[in-house]
This record gives sequence, C-alpha cells and structure tokens, in this order.
Amino acid sequence: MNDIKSSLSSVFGDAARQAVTAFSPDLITAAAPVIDAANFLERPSNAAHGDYACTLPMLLARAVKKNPREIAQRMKAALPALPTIARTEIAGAGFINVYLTESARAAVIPQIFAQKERYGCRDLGRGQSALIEFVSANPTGPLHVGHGRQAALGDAIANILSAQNYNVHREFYYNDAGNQIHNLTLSVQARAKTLSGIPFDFPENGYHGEYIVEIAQRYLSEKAGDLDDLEAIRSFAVKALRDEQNVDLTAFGVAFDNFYLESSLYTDKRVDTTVNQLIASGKTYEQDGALWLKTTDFGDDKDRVMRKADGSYTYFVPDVAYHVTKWERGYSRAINIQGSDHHGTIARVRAGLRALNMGIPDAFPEYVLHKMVTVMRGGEEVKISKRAGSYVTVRDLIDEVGRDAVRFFLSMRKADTEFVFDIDLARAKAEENPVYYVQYAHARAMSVLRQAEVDENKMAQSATNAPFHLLTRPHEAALLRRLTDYSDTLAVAAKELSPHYVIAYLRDLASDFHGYYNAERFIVDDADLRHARLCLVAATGRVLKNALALLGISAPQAM
RNA sequence: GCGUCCGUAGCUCAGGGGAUAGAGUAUUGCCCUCCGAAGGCAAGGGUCGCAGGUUCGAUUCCUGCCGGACGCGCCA
Repeated sequence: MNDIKSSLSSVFGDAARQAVTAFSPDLITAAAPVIDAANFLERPSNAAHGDYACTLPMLLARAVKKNPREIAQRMKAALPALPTIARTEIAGAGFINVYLTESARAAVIPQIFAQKERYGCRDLGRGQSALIEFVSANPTGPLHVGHGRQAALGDAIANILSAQNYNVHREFYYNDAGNQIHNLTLSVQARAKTLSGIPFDFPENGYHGEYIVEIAQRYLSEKAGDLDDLEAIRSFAVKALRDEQNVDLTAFGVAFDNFYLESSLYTDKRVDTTVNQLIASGKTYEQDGALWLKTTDFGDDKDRVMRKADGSYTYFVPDVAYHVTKWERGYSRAINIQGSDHHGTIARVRAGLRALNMGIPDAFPEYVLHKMVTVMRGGEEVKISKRAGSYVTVRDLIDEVGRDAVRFFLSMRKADTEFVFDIDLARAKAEENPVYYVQYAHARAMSVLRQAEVDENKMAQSATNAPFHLLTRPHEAALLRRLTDYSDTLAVAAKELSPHYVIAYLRDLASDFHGYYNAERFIVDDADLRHARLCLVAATGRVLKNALALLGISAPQAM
C-alpha cells in the first residue's frame, strides 16, 4: 500500500470505529474484523468519483445493521481535518469519495526522485531466496516460441521478485541424460553417414530439422570424426546446440546464474540416494517387475512407476532428486516456469518430495504454467522455420521484429491464456505497435527535458521546494495517480507471478503521458508552473524506465 | 470418463464482489505556423457462454450444463 493510502486507511478505520461506537458500543466487536481487514479503500474507475473511495459503510452495514448511508454520514462527521484531503463526499449506495489536495497528489514526485531506480520496490520477500527455473530446453534443437515465452516470463518474474527484496537465482535445467539426447545422437550420426555416402536409415524418432545436417557437416569437417563413436557425436552435438541456445538467450537479454545438468544427478549419486530414501519411507512397492511410488497417498490419481522393469528410472525420479537439491540449497521458494502440457507432473514431483518426509512444504515447488503461442503472419498461422523444420524459433522472432518487441509481446498476456503473436503488428514501426507506444512516451519525455535543458538529476535537486500545488489540471491528477499506483501494481505482479500487470500499467502510464502532452504545454513562460510540470515529466520518465527495465525492454532517449 | 485451465466488443485480450464493464486493433470523422503526429480527441460496436445459488450488490464467488485447449505411458 502506498503512503497516502495507508494513512487514509487508518484515518477511515478510526472514523468507522467512532461511528460504530456512537451507534452502540456493543457493535464494535462485530465491526472490528471488517475494519481491521483494512481492505476498504479503492481507486474509483471514474475519476469524477475522487482519488479514493471508501467502501466501509457498505461493508459494515450487515454487522451493524444500519443503513450504509447513515454509517457514511457518521463516519464523515468523525473525520479529522487533514492537509491531504480537500473534501469528502457521500455517494451512491454508501461510498465515501475522497478528493485529495494537489500537494498530496504530487507527494509522489519527490519520492520518485529520492528512490530513483528503486522507486516502486517493496519488501514482500524480506530477503528470502527464490530459485526461478525456466526455459530448461533439452539440447536437441533451437529454442522455440514456447521457450521464448518462458524466457520472457521467467526473467521478468525474477526481476519483479528482486524488486520485492527476494534474493533471486535463475536456473536452467538441462535434460542431457535421456532418450531424447540418444535420438539426437542417432540423428546426427545418420546425417553424417549419409553425407559421407554411407547408406544409413534415419532413426524412427529422429530430429528432422536442417540444423541436424549442419551439425553433421561440422562434425565431419571439424572432428573428422569416427561415425560409430556415439559418445563423440553426442558430446559434439550437445555442445553445438547448447552454444546456439546460449547465443539466442544472450540476444534475448536473458542470463542465468546456473545451468544444472540432469546427468550430474546420476554421477553425484543423488538419484540413487533419493530412490533409497523413498524405499526407506515405505511409500514404494514392487509390482510387475517395476518399482512404484504410492503417489496416490498424496493426491495423485494413480501410482507412478519409479524404476522400470529394465532397471532404468522414469523421468520423474531425477526430477524429484533435482527438487531435493533446490530445497537443500536453501531456497525457500522454487518457482518453475513451464508449458501447461507439464501440469500432469506437478502432483508427481510434489508427491515424491512429500514422501521423503524432509519437511518440504506442500506448495514446493510452485509452478507458472503457460499455454501455447500461435504465430500469425498475413492472417495465417506460421508453423515452419527453415532451420528447425517443424516450429518457429526464438531466433526467427528476434530477427524479424527485434528483441524489445518479442519480449513485450511474450510478456503481455496472462501466462495461462493461449494467445496469438501477430508478427505484422509487432513489426509495424507505426502507431499501432504497443511497444513503440510505450517507448515513444519515454523518448518524448526525454526530448522535452532536453528542450528545456534539464534532466532528472536537476529536477530532483529542486523538487523539495517545487510549487506542486500548481498541478491542477485533470491530466496532471490522472498522471500523478498513476505514478502513485506503480508500487501497488508491482506488488500484485509479484504476488501473482504475473508480469502482464506491468505491461498493462505501462500502456496506461504511456497513455496518460501522451494525453497530457497533447493537452498542456510543459515549457511555459511561468517559471513556477514550468518547474512543477518538468518535475512531473522527469518523474514519469523515471517510472517508465523502471517498469520497462523489469521486462528487459529498453527505454530509448530518442527513436 | 477423470483432472487442470479457458469462454468478456468483428479480431487479439485485460479486469475480477461496488457506481456508466475496459484497452489495443479494425471502421468513421477531426487535430501539427506550437515541447517529437511513432501522438491526441470523438463516434459506433457487449445477453461478460447458458441456467440456478450466495449477497445490500455478481461479469467477478459457488454448483450444474454447453463449448475449447492441455494432461491422464514402465515417453520426457
């Protein structure tokens, strides 16, 4: 809650207590929980209804058995005179609408200048550590659009949690130990043999993208490799693909603190240890030659095989072992960003962790699941990439529309909605592109400051005694209100692990600023008015920049 | 069949017990001798899938139904 809101909250709470007590002191017991919930101040959707609206009279009506408007009357009478409140008004079914003074609205400006890149940050995390695992693509091909969505969401969520004083670590988990890698190896081997003129059947579950041919060519020329040395082919192909993925991630502006290899879980004996602990827990049994985990004891709809009849482990066993390491490494939150086709695995991994009886909480790890992205161009779905064959790559999108637009588009929707990535819209260097709309607002603010021969630092130094009471225009009130709400928006985005709130905020803030720009002039002759307005422009630029930074999108000085 | 998620403007999607349900885009007008028109202003466009329930108040919460996506392997 921002400063003004929290002080209003306590003032209205007190007024409500007085009003209720005046009706009858007995009623305070019933009323207290409603008042103490402190969830009764809202931003009216209609600006004519004031800066804040108090809904307490309606919320209290039942507990107190009085007419809401009557309660509102008593509360209004009990309100003290405050320098921040210009007036209050009872409206509708029992709202108390609050109109702030210009100075109270503008109090956010010096706050922005004082906190700079920290403006909007809060302390929801209290220094706890959080591990964000995302992308985690198998090194079997270039990153696809789904990985792009994960990269955009994961990096933004990591930034958003950092802004709440979480100690955040970004991790990429490589499944480098399974069948898919084996198929990759066989695919490269097949292409290499074919290129060498040796007849060879392409494996049934092989990868058909053109990149396999490229890797085969490079293997032949760089290694002059033995075509039957599967280990040599495997390590060459995996390295080539990991390098390529890393290049794309760098181009996307995403950096990881750690890459965790699935194979290390085997070499470190973590998988064996986990299996032994699960057996010791008594939650396993043998049947049909396989070892099963009683995941149904933890809410799964059927038990799951851990060790197949052939002696190898199913994928979820190393997954459980991996999540044990997250817990043992001391992360109080582990957040996994994955495609929604993985939702079936959640119950399994959590069941495995709980069966270990290590005190790992039920909700560890947490999941952000995202749905499919459909890429459209010219009104038709794009399914093919030259390089990957059957899917559109992150690289394709970055090359075509640029990093900022890709990050913006892939963060702009709630993770669990399926959405359409319109390449034509993202490409448009014109007004219909929402990325440019937001970036232009920042460039425009910077341009105004340049024209006035000032900058943020200069405005910040003079902000303490700036004549903010001159900011009386409707656009100024709206913009100040928006700037004030920034930290509330960030808190919601952090609680819900949802970056799209920040995008929506940016569009609103840009809209407020563009509207203001067209309605009023900043560089005016009246020195005081000019001073106040330029402070507001500089503060707006700062918040645009902060919010864009959370999403990994640049805030250009000029465009 | 069971589970998770989703049905909101022509299209793409936000919102989520509160006052007249929003944005972008598309359509139609208007605004640069003036800080960047990559901008602004205005108009039209809605049974918030359907039906019950809870509530002072439901598009929002609950139940059922209809429609869609994705899971439900000794695949990962």
